[in-house]
Amino acid sequence: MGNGTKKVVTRMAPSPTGFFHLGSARTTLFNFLYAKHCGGTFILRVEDTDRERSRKEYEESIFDGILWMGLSYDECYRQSERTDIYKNYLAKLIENGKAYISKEKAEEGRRSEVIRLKNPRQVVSFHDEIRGDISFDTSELGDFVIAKSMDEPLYHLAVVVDDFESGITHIIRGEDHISNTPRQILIAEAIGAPRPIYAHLPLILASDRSKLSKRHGALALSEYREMGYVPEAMVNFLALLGWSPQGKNADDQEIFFLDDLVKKFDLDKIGKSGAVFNIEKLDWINKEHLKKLSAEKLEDYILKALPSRLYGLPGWNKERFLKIIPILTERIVKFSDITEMSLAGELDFFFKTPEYETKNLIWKKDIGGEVIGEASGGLVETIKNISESSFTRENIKDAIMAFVGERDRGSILWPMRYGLSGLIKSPDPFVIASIIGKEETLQRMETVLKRLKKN
RNA sequence: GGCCCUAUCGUCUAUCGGUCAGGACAUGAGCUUUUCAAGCUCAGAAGCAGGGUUCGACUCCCUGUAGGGUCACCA
Repeated sequence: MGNGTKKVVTRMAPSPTGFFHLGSARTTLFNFLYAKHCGGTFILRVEDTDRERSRKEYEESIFDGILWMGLSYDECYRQSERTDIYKNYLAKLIENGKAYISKEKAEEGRRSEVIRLKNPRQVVSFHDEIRGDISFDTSELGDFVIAKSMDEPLYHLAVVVDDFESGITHIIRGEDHISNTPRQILIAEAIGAPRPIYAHLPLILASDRSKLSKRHGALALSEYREMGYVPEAMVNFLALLGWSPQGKNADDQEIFFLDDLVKKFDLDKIGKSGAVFNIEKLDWINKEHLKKLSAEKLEDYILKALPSRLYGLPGWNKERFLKIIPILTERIVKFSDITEMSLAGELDFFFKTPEYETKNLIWKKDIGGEVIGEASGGLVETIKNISESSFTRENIKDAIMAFVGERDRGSILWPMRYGLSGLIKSPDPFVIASIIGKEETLQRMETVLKRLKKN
């Protein structure tokens, strides 16, 4: 497990200065997966040292996001609650000459006094589990500022102190932190902290291959939730962005649940290059997870996605709702699709008599409507002969197909389907009939008969 | 611009010197068929360029090119 006998401790350290986005979600996931894979500990640390920019609602979005994904942390704390700790380290640093209080030129918005680290100005080399050896010449950094005052530590100092205090063994974070690493190593050495293992993740990219950002329409994790993606899919998708379970004995598995991931996840299978966020793949993964959802969950999701307007329609009832679930599930990729279908009026016919144009009732190959004209009476009779109790999709289909016999199927089935749904595109007539029930099917078919006669 | 990182189908990726370069998404075609959806089958699609090293490079090294990241008294 990479670290000998030492228990693995990872952490996710988001700052509540913006919504919890995909990149943060994935970093959280990876830290969680690695810790759990190794039987270790995962810590959540809220980096809110910038008091002006930190906001409660952003912090909420972090907690919500983690919870939604089904992840959990073993410990959690805020940097804003730990000012004394940083202060102690600062004092020690100054005391032994590793840092000093620096007088600054008075400029607008700047302190006249800050605390700087005394930079030994050497080349710092470190090993990255994903990228190999990396080295930086830190002399360019100069004596950088580590705190605005004794009570106002800056990012790098707080990070290093907390990682040390929490006994973090593995720092797994985005590639955009590579250039922060030498600075943090310098501070770690100054406070006498051991060097953790670093693993810098490839970035999640927008379609133009630049870092995914708000500018590129990057969304908060919560927005995917609102669109009706299920957390299982999101976790699955995010895991596959930069990580691959495949190896020498690849088995081509693409669909994973969290516990599979915990089992299979490891740092050595993380890629180096940035991964473009591809929503089509997310859609597919979501669809796959939809199929694996329990009946209760599915019911709950779909009920929430249906506009309440539908509840008021004459045919609305729980039984009928349960019956349309499989049909809906088959036709959507995410739950907001249901809302859209409903808005487009594609769902109403399940709960009320449809309106439609008589001229569409006749199948294109049934010239003059001769076939359906001849058969319509028998069709209705056939439906009547199916007993109420056996009014299932299969039975209806068998009966009607038997009736159709040598006749042209389309000429019979199209009018039936169109008459039942009022839509050019819809599920097949047998399911519709089974859902709306015998009585209503008959009613709608009578209407079809009438209209055909008039025609 | 300095520093750092990266480079296999359109996208996510497998390959840890010898493969017909594999899989998935997407795409196209076909099957099924009463429409749609779903499903099934098949197809097209890749090693950035140039040098090395080697019997042999996608794989190792160098250079170039391209892309990205980062350069705060933000995190």
